Formats: sequence, structure tokens, C-alpha cells
Amino acid sequence: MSSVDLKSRSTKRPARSREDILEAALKEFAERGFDGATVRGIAARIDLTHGMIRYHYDNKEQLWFAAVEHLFERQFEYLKFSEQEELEYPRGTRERFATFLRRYVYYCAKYPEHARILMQETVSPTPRMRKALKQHLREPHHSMADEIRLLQKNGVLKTDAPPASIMYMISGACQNLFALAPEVKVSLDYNALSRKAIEDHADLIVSTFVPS
Amino acid sequence: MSSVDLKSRSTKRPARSREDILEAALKEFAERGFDGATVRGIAARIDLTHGMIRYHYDNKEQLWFAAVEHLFERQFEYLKFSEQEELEYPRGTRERFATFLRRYVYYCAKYPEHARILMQETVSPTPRMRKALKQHLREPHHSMADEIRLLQKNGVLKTDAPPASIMYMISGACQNLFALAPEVKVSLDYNALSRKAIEDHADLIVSTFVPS
DNA sequence: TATTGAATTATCCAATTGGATAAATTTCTG
DNA sequence: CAGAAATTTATCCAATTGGATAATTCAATA
Repeated sequence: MSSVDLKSRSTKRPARSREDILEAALKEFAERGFDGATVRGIAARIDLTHGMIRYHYDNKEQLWFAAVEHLFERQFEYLKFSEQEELEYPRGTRERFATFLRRYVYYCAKYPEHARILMQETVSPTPRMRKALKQHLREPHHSMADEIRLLQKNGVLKTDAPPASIMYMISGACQNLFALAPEVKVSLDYNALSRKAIEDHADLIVSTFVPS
Repeated sequence: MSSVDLKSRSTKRPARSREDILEAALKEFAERGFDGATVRGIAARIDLTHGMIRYHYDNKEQLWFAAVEHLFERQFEYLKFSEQEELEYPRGTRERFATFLRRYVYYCAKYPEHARILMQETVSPTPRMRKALKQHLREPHHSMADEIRLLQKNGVLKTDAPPASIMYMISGACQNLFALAPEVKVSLDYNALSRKAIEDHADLIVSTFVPS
């Protein structure tokens, strides 16, 4: 009984973990949108019956919320500055900004479904979207806007444009190449997700938005 | 007999024109994706029965192709340089680039569904997507890549990054604020589609990518 | 080993979907 | 005005959907 299960009273073996379901759900929702996604389609991606998914999640909407929560937690972990880094890169400095941008580009390349799912779910202001955005986006976005204002004050950003404008310009610039990778491949025969393409894009982003 | 039924008396023309249907289809496809969109939902947007739409278009997929064709034609007309402008702004010059960027920002603000529909339909390389992209995107994208190379050669763009990287960085920077306008409103309480916001974004884009 | 509760499968159902068809209505043309 | 053509409505259908439930299997433990 060398178990580490404090939560579940028994060491049951879910053939597919909850995280597997959420990953599959994210892909399905990203590819087909909320309405287009099907519970059966999500189940099929990991060889489950749709009954099993309803066993873990009350309904499709709850599953969507869980998937989006998983998405934002993953993003937070990926982009978070360690204590070490917080010391090394003080707020409002060029170095912190460049470091963050580079890391954000890597994140976008690693999880292109993030941009896709957000784009689909923010098209029309459904209650579902409003709830998710308030829960996961409001606080980090305001904190990012503060950082932008600081960068403007410090002269790292030389524009006086509204922080919202700057933020969405930059995030679009970082995301677009990877979120549309299949389009890029078809239209320009360029493999946006190759190692070199990712590195080139990170360099381009940093040199464009943090000119030295 | 009410005096308002002038339009329904129009000679030989259907009560709702084909263009009305395509506009409604674009909105529905943009909001809900191909799978999530319903023919009945599109019909309801302009008070039609779903039978009427199938009368004009063989099936949902044909309707989608027609809507996307309409989208790209509209974009082409909007962004096209007149003969006068072709003379005034020679290829590969800073002025031409700045003029084009500003116009592109206005286009993105006016038709935010363009970015949304492309994002949704390029997520996974379906045959439908491949066909549409080859038909409408391949040629203009290659021509734009040529222009980028010229701008690099002329020193207007000071980076040696791959043209594909530059193009998608810039288009993402232009589109994102407007395509995600509902998100911006909820997360930052910023009305991205206001006149001033659009103007500010155009200024920001030009000053960022065509520094003087 | 028997019991128990969790995990899983197998069905079932009502609603919605894209698609099809025929009848009805309107518009055009000779 | 009569007939033909085009347009519009009204149904019908099979497939798929989210959701519900009962039956079954499995793992842990008492």
C-alpha cells in the first residue's frame, strides 16, 4: 500500500487520466469550436466512450470550463518568472520584457491551440466566454497593462499608444504564425513549427519590439 | 396593404439577395465555425427558411466556398491600389508600405470576421481549407512575400528574418485587437472598435513597423 | 472470498441537423 | 391572359447530437 492517493480513497486506475481528457477536449474545441465539437469526438481521440466523459464531467459546458482552466493554468506555469528570475529581471526593464517576449513566442509555438480556442470563444460575447475571461484573463491582463505603462514610462517602449493596443498588437504578432501554421504551410510552403522557424520568429519579435 | 412592401415587390429579384445570404453565412461561420454553423441559423439571420438557402446553394459546403470567395473579393477590392496610387507609391518604398499597413488596419477593423473565419478554418488542414487557401491566398501571399523581400533589400525593413515570419507577425499585429474585440472589452474594458481606438492602432502599427 | 463502491460499457431518447421533395405561389413571357 | 419558369413554403427523413440510465466489470478491503 505504498500509495500516494490522499484524495481518492483507492488507487484506481483511470485508463485515461483527467488530463488526457482535457487535452483531447482542448484539441477538439480548438479545431471545431464549442458548437462543432462533440463529446463523442473528444472521447474517440483517446479511445473512450462518450459515456465515460460524462462520467467525469457533468456536461459539455463543464468540460469546456475545465479544459479552459487547464489551458490557463498551463500557460501561467509556462510563463511564470521564478524567484531567481524576478530578482534578475526587475519590472519595467528592457531585459525583463525581452525575456518575457521570447518565452511567450515559445509558448505560442508549443501550444498553438491556445490562440485558436480563444479566438473561437471570444467571437461573440456568450455568457460562457464572459465567465471564462473574467476568471482567467482579467487579472493577468490588467497586470500586463501595468507593466506596459511602466515600460512606456521608462522609455523602453517609445510609443504613447494605449496599452490595450500595444498588448494585442504584440500578442497577435507572436501568436499568428503558429496559430495559422497549417495556412502558412499551404500558402507559402513554410513550416512555421520547425525549430529554426520558431527561433527566427522569436528573434524577429524581440528585435522588433525591443530594439536595442 | 402597408406602404412598406416596396422591396418585396422588386421585379424578378429574390426577397433576399445572394449577397445578403453570403453576409449572413460569413457571420454564422465566423461565430460558430463550419461544423457549428447551421443552415437554419444562417437563414434565420435574414428571415429565410433553410429550404431557400438550399435553393440557392447546393449544400452547406458550397455555401461556405461562396461565402469565402465573397470575403476575399471584398478584401481585394478594399486593399487594391488604384492606378493613381500605383504611380504615387512605387513598390518597395517606405511610403507604399505605410499606406498599405494603414489601409490593412482599417480593413481588419471593418471586417473582423475575416481573421476569425480564417483562424477557424485553418486549424486543421481539411480538404475544404486547402482548396480555399490555394484558390484565394497562395498568389497574393507570394506576391506579398516578394514585396517584403524588396523592402528588406531597400533597407526599409531592417531585419533579415524570413518573409513568412514577417508577414504573419505584421498581420497578427494588425488583426488581433479587432478580431478579439469582445475579449478586449471584457478583459480590459477597452472598446477596440471605436473610431479613436482604430486610429490609435493604425498609428501604432505604422510607427512600429515603418519607423521613420 | 464476499462486499462495496467506483469505473466502464451498452443502450435509449428527444432534439437538431443537412439534405430531399413536392406542393404552392409568384413572376415572367409569348 | 395562359402557360412556363422561377421562387418559396411546407414537410419528410436518416444521421448525429447531448444527455440519461441501467447493466456490467473491476479493484480494494474487510
